[in-house]
This record gives sequence, C-alpha cells and structure tokens, in this order.
Amino acid sequence: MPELPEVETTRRGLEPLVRGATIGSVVVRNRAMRQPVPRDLARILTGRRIDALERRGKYLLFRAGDGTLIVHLGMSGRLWVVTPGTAPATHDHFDLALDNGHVVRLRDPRRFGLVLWQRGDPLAHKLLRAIGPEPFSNAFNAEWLYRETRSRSGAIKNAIMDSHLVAGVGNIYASEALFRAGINPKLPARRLGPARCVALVETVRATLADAIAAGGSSLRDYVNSKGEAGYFQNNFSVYDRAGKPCLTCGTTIRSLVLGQRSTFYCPRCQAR
DNA sequence: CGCCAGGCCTGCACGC
DNA sequence: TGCGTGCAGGCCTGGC
Repeated sequence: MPELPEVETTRRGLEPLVRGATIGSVVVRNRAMRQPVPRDLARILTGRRIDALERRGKYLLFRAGDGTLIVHLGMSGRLWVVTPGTAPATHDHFDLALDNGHVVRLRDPRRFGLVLWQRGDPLAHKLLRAIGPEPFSNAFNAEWLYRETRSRSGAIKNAIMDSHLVAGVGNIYASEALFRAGINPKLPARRLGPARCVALVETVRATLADAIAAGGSSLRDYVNSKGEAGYFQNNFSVYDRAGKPCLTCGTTIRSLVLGQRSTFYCPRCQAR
C-alpha cells in the first residue's frame, strides 16, 4: 500500500513517539515475511534505546545504538501505535513495546514487508545499498535523470518506478507525476529530452510533496500512525480514473498495463 | 469463483 | 566474458 509519501507520513507520526524510548519487549507472531524475521530479534532489541526514526526510500530505519531495525511495509503493511494490552488482530505480526507506554505494531496481511536487523551502517545493507537518490535530494536532478535514461528503451514510467534511478516512486505517483509533466507513460525513456527531464524531476518532487502534505493516500485501509486516513487519493488526477474525464481537458482517462502494473494517463494532455 | 491490488527481489534471455 | 536491461514469476491475503 505505501509509497514514499505514506512511509514518510508514518515516519513523521511515529518519530516523536519512539525517539528516545527504550524497547522493553518485542513480540514476533509471524516470522514469515518477504524474508524471515530474524529469530533472535527480541534478544537483540530488548533494552535498546531508539535514537532516531529515519527513512531511506520506502524503508523505515529505527536507529538503535550500534545497529538499526529496518522495516519495509511492502504492499499491505501498516505501522502504528497502540496502547499496551490492545489485543492483536489477524496479521498483526510484530510488536515493539516501549518503556514510554507506546506499543508500535506492524500489520501486514500480504506479508510482502520486511523486518530486519542491521548492525553498523544500515545503508550498507544489500537492499539499501543499491537504492538511487532520494527524490528531494540534490542528487536527483535533470542531469542524473537524463544520463540514467539514455540506455533505457523501456517505458519512462517503468524507469521512474525503478528504485535504482530514484527512490520511493511507486505505481500511483509514477502515473500522477507523468500526468503533471505532460509525458506519455509509454514513452521510451531514452527519448526523454533535457527539458522534459527538468520537468519530470520537478513533478516527481511536487507530486510526492503534495501527497506528504495531505498525509498520504488512503487506498483500502491505509491510515497513518495515529489511525487517521490521508486524503491525497481525493487529489488523484489520473490514478484509478479510467473512463472519467481529464480534469484539465475533459478527455477520457485511459488505462493500460506497463511492466505488469496498471497505468493511467490522459491521451490528450500526455500525447507524447 | 476469478481477478485485481500501493512492492520488489530473483532468475533468465538477450544484446552490446 | 561480463554487464546492463527487460521481462516474467513469485511471494501472500482480502475484497469485489
């Protein structure tokens, strides 16, 4: 469910509740995530202080002394805070009980998410090492996008969803950013000129920033760390709007499949 | 019942 | 040969 804005919304909600707290106990109810949850995670975490909650791409990083608890929410994950004693529901796989009275709980029905422990620098972990620039960093710029797309014959939408090119852009925001830039999602990436690279960097950032400001998008049951729904889904220009009129020109929004993912665009505003 | 869903890794085929 | 790229498959459950 979560793309970068939803993960960032979660991080911002949780950070003040967990920073500086000490982990009192850990409950793992189901270790079978995308990778198995480490068997000795409770032993490792208990008694540790959470120094900071950071984000890299769609990964949440609980910095704790000489290591980091890495959490990825996959397709259906949600991380929020409950009060001690709150009965776990089905798919509540993981709890972190803090000494400040908060219990951080992970729910992930599809279990495409991850819970990992990394000693030392978390960015050295194999899964994080290869991730491309953060979309709001200077490293993600038009020159980078231009260079990185020269050898790619595949669709531009697939390119910007590649976490090695830019971190955090998922299926929804890829369609939205391309709409804002007036770029057809099927356009071969290598055919994107310098000017359109400038435009796309700008709209990727603006789309993600607007979604974060709205508290993320609430598709299905996505809620933030306080259980509140985001409302960016009300601001979608094209995502999930096939058959409806383009809000800019009135042309019927179309959908197609690119890279096995549903894609939405306006055939007039994004003619090429 | 079948189909679809917000992620992303792996393995394979292919071309330079 | 080695590397980058492109694609399919797989991991799971829930909702329509």
